[in-house]
Amino acid sequence: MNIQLESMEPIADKKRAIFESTLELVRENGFHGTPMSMVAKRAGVAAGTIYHYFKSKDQLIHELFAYAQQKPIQVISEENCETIPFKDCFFNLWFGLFTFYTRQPNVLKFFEQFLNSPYSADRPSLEQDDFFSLFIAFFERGITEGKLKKVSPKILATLANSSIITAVKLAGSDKITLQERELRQIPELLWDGMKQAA
Amino acid sequence: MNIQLESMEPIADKKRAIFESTLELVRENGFHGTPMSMVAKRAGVAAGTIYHYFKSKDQLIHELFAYAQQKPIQVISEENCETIPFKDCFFNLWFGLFTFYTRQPNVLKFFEQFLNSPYSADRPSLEQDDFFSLFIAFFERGITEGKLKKVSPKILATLANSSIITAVKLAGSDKITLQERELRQIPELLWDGMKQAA
DNA sequence: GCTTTCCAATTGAATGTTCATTCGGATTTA
DNA sequence: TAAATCCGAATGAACATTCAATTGGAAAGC
Repeated sequence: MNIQLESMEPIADKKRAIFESTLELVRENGFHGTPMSMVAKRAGVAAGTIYHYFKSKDQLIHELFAYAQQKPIQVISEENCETIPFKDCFFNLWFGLFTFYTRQPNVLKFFEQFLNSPYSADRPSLEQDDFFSLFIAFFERGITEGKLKKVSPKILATLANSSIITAVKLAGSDKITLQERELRQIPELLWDGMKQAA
Repeated sequence: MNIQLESMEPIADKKRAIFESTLELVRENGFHGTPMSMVAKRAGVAAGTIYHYFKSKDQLIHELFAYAQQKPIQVISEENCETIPFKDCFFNLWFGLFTFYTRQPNVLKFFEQFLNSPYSADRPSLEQDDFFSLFIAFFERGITEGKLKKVSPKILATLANSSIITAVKLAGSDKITLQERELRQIPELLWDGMKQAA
């Protein structure tokens, strides 16, 4: 319900180019290390043009966060879960997000940088975050169905999320190799911890 | 064994002041947002003095990371575990680190920023990291004793670590309140997932 | 259909600021 | 007094942001 207007009407080409370039550059060089002039060049746009779309670099970063967040929200929304058993749905969701972040390392890296920077100081609480409220609702279903322990769904959601991020980072690190079998153990371990004992 | 020389001989007062000031300022303002001039002022030192101890800002940040990492290493090392049951030791370790990071939010925030920035690009692999190798050794013990599932200890260590970080962030957020009871559920959930089924 | 008007979109050079780093000299230490 | 520390003003580069000028294309007038 709370979708941005922009996701209704297509984002101007230039604006999208600026978003995507910033995403790439922030991964490569961090927030510092990505001057506006570089964003402009990568986006194939003049420096001044950026300021036509965004009041400041600060605002660009904030809007970029909202823009990027639509992507994983999309992933969760597409896992139409109501019809299949909760446990299967859990694994689908876990691997769905795992695959998404693995394929979109820009997005993950940007999130991580953003969320650990002072930029994110004025963000809404978990419950008001579009992404997390979907996630939380999912775990509420598991509890209601008696499949999960009676643990606050915000805790379950946060743990699940961090296990996904952790797994992506592990698998993506060139310092480490993670076997297919090992990868699967991660959500299984989490499931064993969260499931309602029989 | 691989302790830095500096932890043997006391760090010069000024140097420690610079480290601690940077830690504080990076939490407050991020890497950007903490100019050397500000570090100098907070440390009660002239700008030039910093350059007596560190070749550059870059090097300051890198050395600060090594300096800060000694703190949690200390925490792990002090949990003398060999004598008590593995399960108890697991919870001690979990809460030990939880408490440490909760009391030292500067350190946690700095780690998070550092590890997600390009600074950390040239870091050693998990196995070579002093902190993680202690952690990994701990979980190896649990596997050897048959208390834990036969899952790669580096996975167990990484998951445990991220659950701690996640919990600290959750508990520390002023957007959210986490009851004592809820907090305890987190390591319990993790334990249930990791333990060898009876 | 063909001008004319108008405004959003775009440009990139210019501006002013912020900041890391330097360095010549002062001060402390041994 | 020599060496190690320390100082902080000065330097110069990097950067976010501005703005006067240009373009393109859509509506309005003829």
